[in-house]
Formats: sequence, structure tokens, C-alpha cells
Amino acid sequence: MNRREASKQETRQLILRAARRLFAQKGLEGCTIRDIARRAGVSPASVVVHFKSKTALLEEALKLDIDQAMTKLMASLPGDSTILERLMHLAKGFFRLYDQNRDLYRALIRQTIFEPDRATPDLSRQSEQYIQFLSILLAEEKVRGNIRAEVNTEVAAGAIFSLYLGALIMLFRKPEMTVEMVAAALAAMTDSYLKGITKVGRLVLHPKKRGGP
Amino acid sequence: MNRREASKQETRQLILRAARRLFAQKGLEGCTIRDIARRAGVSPASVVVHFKSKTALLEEALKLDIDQAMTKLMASLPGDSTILERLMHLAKGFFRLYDQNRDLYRALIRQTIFEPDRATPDLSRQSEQYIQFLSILLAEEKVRGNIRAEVNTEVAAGAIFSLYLGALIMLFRKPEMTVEMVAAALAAMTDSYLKGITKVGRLVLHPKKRGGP
DNA sequence: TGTACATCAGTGAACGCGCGTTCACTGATGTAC
DNA sequence: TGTACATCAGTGAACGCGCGTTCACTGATGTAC
Repeated sequence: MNRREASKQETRQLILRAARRLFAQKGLEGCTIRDIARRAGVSPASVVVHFKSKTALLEEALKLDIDQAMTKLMASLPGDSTILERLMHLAKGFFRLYDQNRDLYRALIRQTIFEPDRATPDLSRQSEQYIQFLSILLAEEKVRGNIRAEVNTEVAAGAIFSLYLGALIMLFRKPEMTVEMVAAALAAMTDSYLKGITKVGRLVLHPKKRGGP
Repeated sequence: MNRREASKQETRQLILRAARRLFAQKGLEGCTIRDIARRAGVSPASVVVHFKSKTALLEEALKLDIDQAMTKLMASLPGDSTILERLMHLAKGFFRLYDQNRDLYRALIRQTIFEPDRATPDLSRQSEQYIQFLSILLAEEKVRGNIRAEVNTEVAAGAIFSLYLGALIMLFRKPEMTVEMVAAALAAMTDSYLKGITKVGRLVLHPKKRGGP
């Protein structure tokens, strides 16, 4: 890396740090690009050069926290527990993260969730990564015999992620709801997903009293 | 209703009609409050008096279409079909509506979905109404014996609505996805929800060859 | 019924704000020779 | 190694835009008596 390139990155970091602090303190609407520039000690034009918009800056500023949280949650997944418990471990972790500053994360997700992938490559990547992780987790459970063989784990991962999104929307929509309440609602939905709700079209199991291998 | 009140409503309708036309033609970003006022033949200040913001105006303008679509879809629900088919009938109907002008409905939903209920009373009411309808539909299926007795139909309705939202986000996020493709993805998720994915914790059915009553 | 006053929908112009964009520029850094 | 030029990150000021808000006002409509 050049000296020129290095100082460019340094400026970028100055702006990012200022943005993280100001966003956290005053919220997205509460501070302007000019505020952030002043705090970072650079010119407003420079901020726009590094991050094409305020939204892009927000995305970049929060990306790190999300990545860290995801890594940590995946690593701390309880090994000896039910599928539901493991799914809730992940979901609750994210709820707690977002609960630290609901307004800020609400703004982030609102700005990005409906955009085409290319507009928000980082957030998209993170979602894809999470769904992919869910899919692998389900595939493992299938191997263990906890999930039926004919289940498409990618479809199931998408469904479970949708339920999570539904609960997340609830968290943002209803200020009076705590993380625990939303988690409980999600647990109920996820549990009913795992078990299914219909009577017909299911395998009938024949538990046999045989000695294990 | 007063003469004064009547003329007030008339002005309101003039603005609404102008807004519907301009929004449809040029999109949310493509026209300004001043454009709409000009088209309606009123002053810009008047628009703000009637609708507190551009977003509120958009919500009001699209509410009618959504209401009509919902009523129509509920009325045309196929009676002799599976749960999945009926759910897809509803979901597809909404997808088609939104597909008529994705940008506009994307803007609407983005602005409203994360807001507290009180900020978007109409959209909230419509969502609640839809979920309520799903819940009733499921309760009927339970009576018919297609859904297990211990299932909480409200939780299930919330879950099915979440799956629908997940598919809707897909529709808005990926411009290349057609209504049919999104519907297919949703059908796969909903089907797996109805059946469940795990092996354990399910009732074992004992079909008996007896004459019915 | 008529009169005098109050109410209030709507007007039109102006304001301040934050946004992204533009532009001529400075000066440090990189590079070709 | 040195020199001369090119590159480019960053500057600071200005611009145009749409937004919501404000304000003094007009004139039709409603109401108290």
C-alpha cells in the first residue's frame, strides 16, 4: 500500500469513527454529513468522496458490529440443545444487538431491506451468509435424524429467516415490546414451523425397541 | 355535513386524485407536493393542510387499491381447495397488485412497515385485518380436521404472514423475479410450514376403516 | 327573519434545512526518464 | 540519483432541489342574538 493510499484509508477511518460515534449519539436524522465531517476533522466534500451517501456511510458504520455479533453468535452456538434452542440463540443475539439502538438499526434496515442486492452489497452478503449458515445447520440436523429426509433445507432456511424477519419487524414496530417478548413470539412461530400444523401428508413413525449399534 | 365540510372533502378528493395519477405516472420521487397541488388546482399549502406529509398522501392514495384488492381476494377464495392453494390465492393476488407498480408499493411499504402502529394506522389496520382473516381461515380448517387441534391459529397466522412478507421482500429486492417465481418460492416455504420439517414430537395417526356418520 | 360577528378552508409567498453535486484549487505523493 | 511532470486525495465554497413550516391574508360559511 502506497503512502497515498495509506493516508486515504486513514481519512476513511477518521470519518467512519466520527460517524459511528455521532450516529450512536444523535441518530441518523440527528446529525448531518457536515457534522460528521467536522467531527472527523475533514471537509464535507471528503465524506461524500469516501462514502457516496449518508445511507452508505450508515451501512458501513454498522456493518462491523453486525459482523462481529454474527461471528460471535455462530461460535457460541450451544452444541447439545434442540434445533429450536439453537435457532433462538441466534435470533435473540441479533435482537439484543438491534435493541441497543433500535432507531439506528431500524433506519439501516429500512434503507436496505427493499433495495436490489447491488445497492447494498454488504448487508446482502450478511443476510445470505446467515441463511447459508441456517441451511447448513439444518442439513446437520437432517444427518442426525432430527429432520425428515425429503425436506429441502434451503427452502426451510429461507422460511426460518422469514419468521425471524417477521419478529424483527415486530420489534421495530412496537416500541413497548422487549427483546424477550419478541423472542417468545418468534419461538412460538418457529416451534410451530418445525412441527407443522396439518394432520395429513405426514409420515407415520414406527418407533422400534431395538438395541442401538 | 356542512357546506363548508363538503367543500373541504371535495378539495381533499381533488388532491387525492391528482396524487394517484401523478404517483402512478412518475413515482414517489418523480413528483413533488407542488406538482400535485398544481395538478389538483390548489395551493401547495393546502396539500399539507389535508395530508401532513408526502408519505401520508401516498399511503392514503394507495390504501383504496389495497382495500379493494383484499376484499376481492377474500371474496373469490376457492372453496374446494387445499389450505396451501387458498393461501397462495391470497398471496398471489397481493403480489400481482404490487407488481403493477413495484417502485411505488416498495416506497409505500418501506415507509410504513417499520413505523409504530400509530404512525400508519391504515396500513396497520389492513395488515391486522389480513392476519385476522388468515387466523379465521385456519380455525375453519381446524374444524374440518385438516389442522391439528393443539395448534394456536393466531401464532400460525402470524407465521404464515411472515413467510408472505419474506417473499414480498424478495419481490421488491430482485427486479428480475416475476410474480410467478416469487409465488413458487412462497408456496415451497408455506408447504413446508404446513407439513413441518422435524420427525419428532408429532402425533401418530391411526387411520381406521370405519363408516362415517 | 335579518344582522353582526366568529370561524375556518384555502391562498401565495417566503423561509430554513439537509441533501447531493459541482468546481477550481492546493499540495503531497508517485513515476518516467 | 535527481528532475520534471502526472496523478490524485482533499479542500472550501457555492449551487439547486424538495421538503415541511410559517404567516398574514381573503372570503365564504356558520352561528348567536
